[in-house]
Amino acid sequence: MKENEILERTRTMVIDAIAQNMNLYGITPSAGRLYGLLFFSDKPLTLDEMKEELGMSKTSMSTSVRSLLDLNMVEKVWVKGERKDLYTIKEDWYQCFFDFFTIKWRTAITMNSSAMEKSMANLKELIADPNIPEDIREHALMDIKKLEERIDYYDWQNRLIDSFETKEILNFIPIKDKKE
Amino acid sequence: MKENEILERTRTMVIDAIAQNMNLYGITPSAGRLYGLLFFSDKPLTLDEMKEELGMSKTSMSTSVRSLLDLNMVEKVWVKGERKDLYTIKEDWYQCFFDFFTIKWRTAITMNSSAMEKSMANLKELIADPNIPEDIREHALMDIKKLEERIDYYDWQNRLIDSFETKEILNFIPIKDKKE
DNA sequence: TAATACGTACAGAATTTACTGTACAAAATA
DNA sequence: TATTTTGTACAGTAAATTCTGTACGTATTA
Repeated sequence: MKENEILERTRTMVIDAIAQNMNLYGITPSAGRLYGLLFFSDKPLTLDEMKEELGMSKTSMSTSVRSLLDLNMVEKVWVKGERKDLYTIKEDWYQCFFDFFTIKWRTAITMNSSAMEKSMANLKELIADPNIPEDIREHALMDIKKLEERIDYYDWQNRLIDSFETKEILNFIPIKDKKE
Repeated sequence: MKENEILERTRTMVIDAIAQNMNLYGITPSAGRLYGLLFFSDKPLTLDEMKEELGMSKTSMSTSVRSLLDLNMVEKVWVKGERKDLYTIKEDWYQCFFDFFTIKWRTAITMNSSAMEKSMANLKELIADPNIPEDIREHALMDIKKLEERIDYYDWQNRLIDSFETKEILNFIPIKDKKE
């Protein structure tokens, strides 16, 4: 049937585009495709349905779904009388975007920051010693300066992510009203 | 010498942390390390110096530098009397962060958006035909709705990135004053 | 103009990442 | 309790990415 063909074709096109996009989020291509599939699905899917639909192994579906769950992009839903696990896409794109930064970026920034704090403590301890060679002191002071700047920058990023987490960013960049 | 050891050790620690962090930007681990190296270097480096410092091939250095250049994280500098190309890190972290979204995210979003616009046009053309089956029409209308929502979301992301590009975001999340 | 130096394209090697199939633990059914 | 079903751990395989060395075009020096 001609019309179904068109529907199918347009979906595939969009799914490809979404999958492409997902690498921004550090997501594997097949998890990206899965996400696209869930985007269009009007009902939650089981691992077996995904496997069927994408022609991949069930194990792959399991790991892909897990990676999407980790990013809060997908959720498990419970349906009465259904024994299998069911998964559906999280419809709130904005929340999803915010969660991404709260989960991935925040973690990375925190780790980075604390490594730098620790290093800075070492350096400060070093220069506390009054009889270290002058060149060493200078070197240490320069590194401390660099680390301080970088830590300030991470602090800024953290404040930005705070505004995502609290959704205060929406006061600054509002979601446009739906035309009813 | 003991003190130099400490300086070196703290640097290595920070470089590792930075390299780790860089995968948020979709950057290869060795390009991440290179970035860390440049972070501490007090002078611009040549490809040969990088190669020396990281113990890698010159070709790798060339491609890593290029990927960092593409993201505006590094710049080529000209030094009088120096025949080789010299590269240095871009010191303005904020600009660098903004550029990342302007370059990578904007591109991805635009591609995604236009794929969706195109698909939507197809679907609208489909439902314009008065004698298509009812189930097909419903299906198409549902897809159109989903695409519209998603396009609105991309519009929001674009406005956010606009505020990065124009730095207006700094009115909302300000950079804290330096303590002098 | 000839000779040397520099950076990168390209192809192949090495490493990493992604995928599959089997096996098994946990849970549901009979 | 025995049987079946479901999801995932794990190990091996396939695929993709990253890295290296050679070769070569371009630019600089002699």
